[in-house]
Amino acid sequence: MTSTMRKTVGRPKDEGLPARRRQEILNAAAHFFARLGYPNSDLRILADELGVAKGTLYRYFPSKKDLFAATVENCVRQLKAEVDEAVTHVGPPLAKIEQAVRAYFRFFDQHPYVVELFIQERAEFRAGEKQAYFEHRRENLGPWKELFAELSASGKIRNVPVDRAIEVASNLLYGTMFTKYFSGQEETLESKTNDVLDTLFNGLMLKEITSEDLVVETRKEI
Amino acid sequence: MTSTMRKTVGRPKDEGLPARRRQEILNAAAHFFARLGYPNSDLRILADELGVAKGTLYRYFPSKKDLFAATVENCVRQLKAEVDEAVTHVGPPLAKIEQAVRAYFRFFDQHPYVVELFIQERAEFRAGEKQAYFEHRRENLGPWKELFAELSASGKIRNVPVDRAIEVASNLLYGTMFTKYFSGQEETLESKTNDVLDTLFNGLMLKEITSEDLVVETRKEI
Amino acid sequence: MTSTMRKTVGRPKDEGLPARRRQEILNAAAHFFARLGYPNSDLRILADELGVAKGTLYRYFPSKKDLFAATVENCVRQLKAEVDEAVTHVGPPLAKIEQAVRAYFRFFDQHPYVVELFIQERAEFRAGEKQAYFEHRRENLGPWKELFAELSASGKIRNVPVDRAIEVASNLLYGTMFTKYFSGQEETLESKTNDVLDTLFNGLMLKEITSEDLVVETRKEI
Amino acid sequence: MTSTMRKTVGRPKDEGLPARRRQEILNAAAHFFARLGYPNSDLRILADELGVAKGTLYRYFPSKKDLFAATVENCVRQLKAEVDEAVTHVGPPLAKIEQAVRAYFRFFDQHPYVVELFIQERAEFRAGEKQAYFEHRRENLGPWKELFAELSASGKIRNVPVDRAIEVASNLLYGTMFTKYFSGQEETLESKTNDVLDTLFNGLMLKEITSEDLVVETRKEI
DNA sequence: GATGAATGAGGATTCATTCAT
DNA sequence: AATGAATGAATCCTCATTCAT
Repeated sequence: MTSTMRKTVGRPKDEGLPARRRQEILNAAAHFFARLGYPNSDLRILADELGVAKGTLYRYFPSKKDLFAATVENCVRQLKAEVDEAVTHVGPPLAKIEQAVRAYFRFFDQHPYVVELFIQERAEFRAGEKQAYFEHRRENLGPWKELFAELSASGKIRNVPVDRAIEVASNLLYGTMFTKYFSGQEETLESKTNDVLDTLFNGLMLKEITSEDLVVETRKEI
Repeated sequence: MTSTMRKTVGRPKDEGLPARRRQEILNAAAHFFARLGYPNSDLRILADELGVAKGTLYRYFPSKKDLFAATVENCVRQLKAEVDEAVTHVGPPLAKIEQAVRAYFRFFDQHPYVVELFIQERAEFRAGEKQAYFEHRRENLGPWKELFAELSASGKIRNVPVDRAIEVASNLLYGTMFTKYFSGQEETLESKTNDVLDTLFNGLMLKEITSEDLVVETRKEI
Repeated sequence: MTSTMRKTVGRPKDEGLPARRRQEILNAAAHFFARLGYPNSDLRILADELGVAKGTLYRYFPSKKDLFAATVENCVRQLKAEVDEAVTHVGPPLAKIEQAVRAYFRFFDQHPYVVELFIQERAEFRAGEKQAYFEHRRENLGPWKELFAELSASGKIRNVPVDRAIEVASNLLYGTMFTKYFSGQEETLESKTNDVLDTLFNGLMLKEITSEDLVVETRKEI
Repeated sequence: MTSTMRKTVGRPKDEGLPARRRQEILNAAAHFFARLGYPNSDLRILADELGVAKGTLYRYFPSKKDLFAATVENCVRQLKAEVDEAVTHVGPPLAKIEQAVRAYFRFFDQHPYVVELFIQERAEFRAGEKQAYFEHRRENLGPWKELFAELSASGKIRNVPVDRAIEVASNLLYGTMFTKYFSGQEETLESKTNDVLDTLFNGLMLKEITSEDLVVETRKEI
């Protein structure tokens, strides 16, 4: 067979085309899935909007589910890229934190549909499968751990376990972001940056609250 | 022998039956929807588990969507009841906050499937429709506003706008709760109560951080 | 739940209906699959012809494949019933064979579509899955073995291994039946009964042919 | 420089190439269709296995159906060639028959996938279209008719109509071959040659069976 | 009131075929 | 001539909802 059949003749392959087309699909899919929700998304509509046929989508992604996963993945990569970029040339640790928070919030202000994708991902694929966002969070923990450890060592922050501090901070960001979209608040996330950082760094209290100030019967657990 | 006279003839109607059956359905539906996710929930299965025919569900709820909405509503009511109960007999404001947080966390530790419902609700009914959880949050704002205003007036907390303080606190709780379920953490929410309250009240910093400590180019926005 | 929900109220079940409906579907499906071939059979069409909705078919059979398997199974059962019936009250062994062959051929004359089903079954489900017809053949071997053994013992047939004799006879019947449908012959199978039996019983030769009459170089193998 | 003059200029066309490639495709297609069944055969896979693009297949055959028909046709031609070859130098009529049967069986032992193709052909193209195998059978009837007539004239075989004798013989061969593949028997077809010939020539009975030996009520039909 | 059989719209996926390069 | 990206018709199956009993 091989002797008579040649591989090099015929229409030459456009090497870049598949990658470009793939990216186009991912971009359109992000808005599309966010707009309709995963289960209500008919790929025929997405194909129409892209000006291609349904079959073409299946050339690039083996199934609706795979397309969705790739779409979320793509967004998470963008988020990471923007936060990394914002932090790269910033030296002081606290400023680094501030810039990261600001970039994080700005990303969701500019790409609000991404929140929708996170919700959809969680809603559809809760069992077993990993959530792209939390995968990302885990993978990017390292540098922040170092940063907080440094702050702790230099006496800048109170003596709280580093992991706990990061976790509380992450949850605050995440909760703020999610809440905004769940509850339909109008103001931008970025505008909340200072309040969030202020609470995070300084707390709500004027003077430190200790167990003494709380009710008695729960004291033992604290 | 008018129709109104018949009321007392024959087997007396069990006035409470419909209400009880309704409640049974809601209880089963909560676990059911949480387990399978809204779009994957086949009402035939739910009916089977209830030992009831599918048609019966439609006697109590006009549609799958309505059943789901009522289910979430029901859970939110339970959450409110438990938090209110936990706070009722507590006097000191800070203790009140602590007890509320603890009850809130305990509720989700005991009824983790409710988180799933919130996610499903948001995922399916994002357009236009109100989210039961955030409806509840809005409706229950009043007493907390008073509490925080009181704390502020009595010089207990820093001079932060009351609404902002409540919002940040709410988001932290909400984000903590959500994150736990999204990321599959093992430890109970209740065990995080102290960390959360500590951060909320005292912040992360030893000494107060001001704008001076942050990077320059973002100052104008603060 | 059980206490308030009763199983005995509501529309009473028509016990016989499901079985009747099932049989109706199987009858229609036999002609349908035979007419169009398994892969070209759209269950929507079958449903239309039956005057029911597609979903109804799926109430009775979990998938197209299952419906098809049940259809073939049903036909094989009918074939067996007719052959058994034809043989029941016949005593003499040779007459028994004759009647069986005749009934077998008559069945396919009257239900020619069944051949089509056998072909379709084999064509679609060749790997692994059992063929209903050959399952049937295996299961019904016993009585025929006894019959042939009896004939052999009473010196009625030449000294040929019983299994082989039955196999050759079966193959002749099967080949005759199949060939008729593959090649589109017009005459009935039943009209071939005597030729088939004559050849089977008496062979084609006037005097017995032995190895001596055949070519030399293949002798060793005989 | 007319177009006709160019014939001798430049690289000479490989006249045989298209024919060879066509044959390569047919060979691969035979195994391919037999392996997957006609409807499950994706031409992309066949093209891949051939190391060729899908479009190329369409240069050689106008449609999937045509490719399949040509594939079967090709196999039938090979069968005929082998049987003819086996018989060519054999003189005695009975030996000729034996050799033909042996070659026929050997062919299917060596090319079992061909049986699959016959089944597929019949399963897919039952309406109207001719079956390649039976076309072949019809076309090759002539010489065998002569052979049987000769045997009959020389008193070698019983006084059975020649056409009938051939038909019964063909059906036995065909049924034996098909049955083997349908029922998954392990032993080779060639090993059955003697049993088949023995039954065909000598029948199963020791002494001739006549209508007298069969049941009464069917006598009139015989 | 309850039942559960019936409905049929809806959507994911496949793959023969076309055609620009 | 060969290629392989693109097409879109075709079809299986699910399940919310209805309604006769």
